[in-house]
Amino acid sequence: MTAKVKKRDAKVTIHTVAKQANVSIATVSRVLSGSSTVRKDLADRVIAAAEELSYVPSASAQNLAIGKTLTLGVIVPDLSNPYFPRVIKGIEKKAKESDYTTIIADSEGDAAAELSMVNRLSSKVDGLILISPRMDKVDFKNLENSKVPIVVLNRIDSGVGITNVSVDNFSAMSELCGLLLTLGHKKVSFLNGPEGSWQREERKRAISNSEKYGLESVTIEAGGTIQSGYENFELAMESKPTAIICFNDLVAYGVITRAKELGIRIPQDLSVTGFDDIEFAQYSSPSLTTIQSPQGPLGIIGWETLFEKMQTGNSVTAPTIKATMIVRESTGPAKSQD
Amino acid sequence: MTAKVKKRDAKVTIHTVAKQANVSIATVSRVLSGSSTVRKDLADRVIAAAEELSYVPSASAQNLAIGKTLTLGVIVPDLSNPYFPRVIKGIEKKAKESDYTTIIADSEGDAAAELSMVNRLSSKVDGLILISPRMDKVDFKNLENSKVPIVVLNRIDSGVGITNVSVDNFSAMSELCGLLLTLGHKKVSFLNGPEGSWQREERKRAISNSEKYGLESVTIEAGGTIQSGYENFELAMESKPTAIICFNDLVAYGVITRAKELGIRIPQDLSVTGFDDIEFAQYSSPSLTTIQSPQGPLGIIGWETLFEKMQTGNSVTAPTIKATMIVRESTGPAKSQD
DNA sequence: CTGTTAGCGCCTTCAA
DNA sequence: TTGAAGGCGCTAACAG
Repeated sequence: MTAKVKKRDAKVTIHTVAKQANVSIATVSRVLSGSSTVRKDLADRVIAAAEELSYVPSASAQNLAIGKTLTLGVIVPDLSNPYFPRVIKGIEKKAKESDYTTIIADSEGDAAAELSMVNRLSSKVDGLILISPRMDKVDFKNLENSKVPIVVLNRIDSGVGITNVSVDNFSAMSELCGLLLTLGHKKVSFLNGPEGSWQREERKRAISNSEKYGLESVTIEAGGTIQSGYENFELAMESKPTAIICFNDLVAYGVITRAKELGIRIPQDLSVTGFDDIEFAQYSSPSLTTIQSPQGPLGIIGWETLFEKMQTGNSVTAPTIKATMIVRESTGPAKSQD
Repeated sequence: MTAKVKKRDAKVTIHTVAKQANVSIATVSRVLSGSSTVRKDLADRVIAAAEELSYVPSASAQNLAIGKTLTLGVIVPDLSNPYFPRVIKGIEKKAKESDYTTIIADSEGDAAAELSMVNRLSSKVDGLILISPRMDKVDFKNLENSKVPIVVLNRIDSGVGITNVSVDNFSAMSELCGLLLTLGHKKVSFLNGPEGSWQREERKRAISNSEKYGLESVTIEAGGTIQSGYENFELAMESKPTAIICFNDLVAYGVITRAKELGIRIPQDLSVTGFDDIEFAQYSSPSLTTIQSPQGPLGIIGWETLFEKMQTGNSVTAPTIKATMIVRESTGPAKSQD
């Protein structure tokens, strides 16, 4: 009621509250953490005092005492690509349930930055999730010696024993190639993604593998952004493909935009495919044939795997996540050779 | 050299390092933090020992000792809207320069969640940035009593003294209305954004204010997503407007998609405008007339303002940020009444 | 059920 | 320069 408004409210600690409530600091701790039962009236006094003083326990002190930070770190290559925020949302949603808070660091696709972020974060978190890390294999393997538990999303290197959760890019891309073959496409261009990305290798591998079924392909180094699709479109058309397979939806979006500008009709003149199934994919015109790569679930499973590892030390590698092909309007029968 | 690989490497603390280097923990601390000069050979021993033990100082302990967390918190309404990641990138980029790390929390636009996140985070951070908070005015005003410095981005409530950095939505939207008037549009529909958003009110205010210049408008409650634009398109068309002003680019994107499906040509039959200028705006077809609302700079200035506040306690409210109209293809002369 | 006390790991005076 | 020692604020035995 008569909440005295202190002018100079220096830091109020557990002692301040204890004094005000006329109990010991242990009792305050117990009440506030609910770790142990406390007589009703004492508890009430503590709560009232804490309220009145608007006491906020110091996380640092708590962390130091319990030996955990209740924080996890996530490192992504690019927060601007809508794919990643979706994964992060999945992570945060689940992590919050265990009172975990999330530090997010954007490496801007820079391998060196990635590494330094791992180091900077390791002291502030109980665990780390790296999404599609771009660092080279040596550094990647070194992560095995990390003090904090690490889980990697969407990267698998042979001989590297880091726990990972990944989407089956190869099968999905193979399926996409199958679709194109069925539609009569024999000659395609592949706009490949950012260097260092595992997914890039997997997708490419699937395309190369489809050669044996009659899919002739030319690979062009592009990147993972709308702009890279837009700018590399004409290069991709040089080999006169009947379809362009894009590294992801953003690239496909750039391709479609440029194609329209040049008066090339999709899918009548050219088929285009994406990957990821970000929200734009279904709303673009034409809507995009792509691979639905589960983003929320990837984040959720990633967190669960990490959490398990933090608790038990066991690293049960989760089964690979399946990605589903979604056929929309951007693909059609191959244009007959004229 | 002979880095003994310890099997059971329990936690290595500053003591472990001190022992191994045969110095006091104070010396270790001094060397590693570079706070004071230490004799070369001692320093070398410390560094070697730390290296060998792959010692990582506990952030919690450091925080507790120095009374800071070197962490800031950011609360956003929706990480999926590309606008926010861009702002965050601006924040992180600058914050990193001062060795600050960023915790990001997604409130999913939920006012209650926002509030609880403020509380959860306040103990773990030195400062907080709220982006476009949706909480009601009472809760918002209460933030004034927060223990940690807070800076709000894109929200101004009269009578609430929270430091804020905002983009001048009103002027920008007014300019957009001016453009439409110039193009002969007299009757427009406005697809308004999510409830609780300050920007929504500002944009609406600008549109209403343009009434005096002859702009007749109908407001429809939509939201801030592609889907909300897509779904509300037909409702927006009921009043037979010659232009639709959309709350943001995402909504505009949904509108354009739906319009195309219905065979309505843009801009010949209908003009459409967005807000924000996310990357898609320039690549969509037609490309989008919109307001370039500086995202990176907003984040940067937001951080600088917060940092200043954390250091000095002063809250110098930064000048409002100007947003620029960008005219592209989605707007054209009003279709003559038939 | 409650209070006392010993750390958690590090920084930082204060003497030496 | 270096080392010893006292906190930082909180949790978790351990007594009572």
